[in-house]
Amino acid sequence: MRIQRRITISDVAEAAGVSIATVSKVLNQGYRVSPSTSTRVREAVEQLGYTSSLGASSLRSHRTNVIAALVTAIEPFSVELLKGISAVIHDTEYELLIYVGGQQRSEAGWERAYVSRLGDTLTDGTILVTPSSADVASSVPLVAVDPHDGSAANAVLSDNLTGARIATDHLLDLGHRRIGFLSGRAGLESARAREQGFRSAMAAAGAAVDESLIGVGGYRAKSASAPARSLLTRPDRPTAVFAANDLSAIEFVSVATELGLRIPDDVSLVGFDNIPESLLTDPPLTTVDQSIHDMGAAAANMLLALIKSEDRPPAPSHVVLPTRLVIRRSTAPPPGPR
Amino acid sequence: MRIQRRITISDVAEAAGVSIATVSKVLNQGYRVSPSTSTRVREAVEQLGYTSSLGASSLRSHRTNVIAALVTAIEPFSVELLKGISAVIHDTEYELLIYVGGQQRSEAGWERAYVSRLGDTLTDGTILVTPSSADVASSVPLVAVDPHDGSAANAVLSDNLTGARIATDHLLDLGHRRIGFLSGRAGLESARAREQGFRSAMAAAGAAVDESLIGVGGYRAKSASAPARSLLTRPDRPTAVFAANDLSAIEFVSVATELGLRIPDDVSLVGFDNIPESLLTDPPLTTVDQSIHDMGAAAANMLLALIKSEDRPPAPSHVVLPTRLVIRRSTAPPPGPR
DNA sequence: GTGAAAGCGCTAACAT
DNA sequence: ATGTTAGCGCTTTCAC
Repeated sequence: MRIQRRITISDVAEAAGVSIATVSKVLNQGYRVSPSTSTRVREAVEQLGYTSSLGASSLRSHRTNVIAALVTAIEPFSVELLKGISAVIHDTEYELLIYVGGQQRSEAGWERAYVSRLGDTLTDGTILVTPSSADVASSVPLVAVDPHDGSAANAVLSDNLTGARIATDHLLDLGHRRIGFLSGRAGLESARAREQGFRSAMAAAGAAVDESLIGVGGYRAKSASAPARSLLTRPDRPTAVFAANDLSAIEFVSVATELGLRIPDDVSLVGFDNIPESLLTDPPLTTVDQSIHDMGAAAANMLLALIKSEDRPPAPSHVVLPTRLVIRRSTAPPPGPR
Repeated sequence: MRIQRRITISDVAEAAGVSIATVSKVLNQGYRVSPSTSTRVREAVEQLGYTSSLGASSLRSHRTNVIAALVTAIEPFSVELLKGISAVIHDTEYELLIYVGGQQRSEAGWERAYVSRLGDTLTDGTILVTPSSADVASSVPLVAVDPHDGSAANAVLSDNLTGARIATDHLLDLGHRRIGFLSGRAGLESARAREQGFRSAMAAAGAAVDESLIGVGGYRAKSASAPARSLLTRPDRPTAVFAANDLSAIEFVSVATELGLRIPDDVSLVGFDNIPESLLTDPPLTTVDQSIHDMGAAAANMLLALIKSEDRPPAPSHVVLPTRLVIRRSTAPPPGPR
């Protein structure tokens, strides 16, 4: 590494014996420049190792060929999503910039600040990953993935409703009727949809929902622990439980094991998300897969389309991706009468 | 999402009834501004939701509080590294920008272009992840992680040589003598070191290396597939294989499974890297941990130190992180005579 | 304490 | 076909 002054367009211009405007023309459009000049400029560029500054050029041109993804952290969900995004971006003229927002970043609304900081002058469009709100003003197109509320104009979601329904149906098909539910985090759109899916599947099957069998799992291991325990220790415990996400399902497994209960012999369990860890429990979890990779790809495609049609903003659109049941070994028919 | 004109410093100035210079002062240093003006400006900022444009401000100030990480792709190694980097960055005043270089990007030298594109005007320093060459001119400090050649002035490496040696020793200790090797990508420093470690451990144990048992795995699943198959289908297949990274080891597992071969009963396997996925194979992989997370943290700390001491550039430094063997279930003594 | 003005590196009219 | 000029949004002297 050598620290040195930045090579600017002026250096190139001087080396090639032309004006900076000519250099810019050669680099950007290329036309209206004589072949010989063009060659001379390109040689100078090559020799000096010049690349235009993204900050400076975008400031002026309002076109960057860069799209940004805003994430709060590098964790399994965002990583999988980024893979999907980058797979799409890779086949285009665009490049991907990932901005990792410091965790708490003035709590909610962090996305607004970052969109503003990067938008317009550095990127042509932005993908917000699980924003607390997608209701953000921006001078560039925005797409939200799995926003916490329903506010997003352009968003990619997964079909939580149907996913929850097929998970519940699976339990129902196995013969379960007394089914418990570990709900998600209150206030989140996905939590609402998953609970609704559970209830509607139960209703369609004519199975009554025992409200005392509904616990608030909160999507996290810690918050799911107590409700899991109370579900498992009651004398008339459910024969099956549907957990609103894998993290709480995994906690449910721990609690059951600790209590000496076997899954699925004593109680069946279905999770949601199909995170890699769901394979590692004993037994591996039956769960609902939401194809995070595809969500990323869909978001990238949507954003690209938005950018392309900049002038006439197309109608706000929601893409809802399908979910599917992954049957592993945590579900079985209900135990016979004890 | 609402598309709207960008809120600029002028909008704030107008709303607060001051000049843009005053707004800038309030936002940047704060001193030499009357409290009442300051309050008025802050209110306007708040109300309009203004955040300065990174592109514009850095162009002028040459200070951004942003550090960049340049990666070629979102894959397990870079993800783990990014986690380590972001853990360090998170506790500082800096923010993390990740630039994902389109794969082939004019092959080698992609890092030069990106450093130039972002450096100076957008970031205060850059971390290059597995660059093909770290011999890049830059106007900002640079740190390379696992550079492909030995060129880097400031670099973080892991002790590939020792790691490969202990992996091979483990196989040797179990009683294996006929050991195959799936090498890394030709030309990379790490690949060379790992192969050398393998060979030197074999030599030290007086075990002959059968050159026909050496395949080029290339560090990727796709490229490792054919050599893995040819190793496994030969009549005198090795009793153990050392794969130069986990990605190729995982592919080796797939191929073995497909061929109806059991690991470690039919053939033992050691990987390298200890990526999270190495836990998910059946059986979980014995592998060499190079603490990728720590490498990221070390790189971030090194870069921060470089930035701090900008004026008197400190001596180039190499940090070499230790490796250690993680024994899981893919290795066992060789099968008895068939 | 505040504003006017210069200029960071670059692109896009507009001249020539 | 090439150069001159204005200005993107911002920070930073430098006057007042």
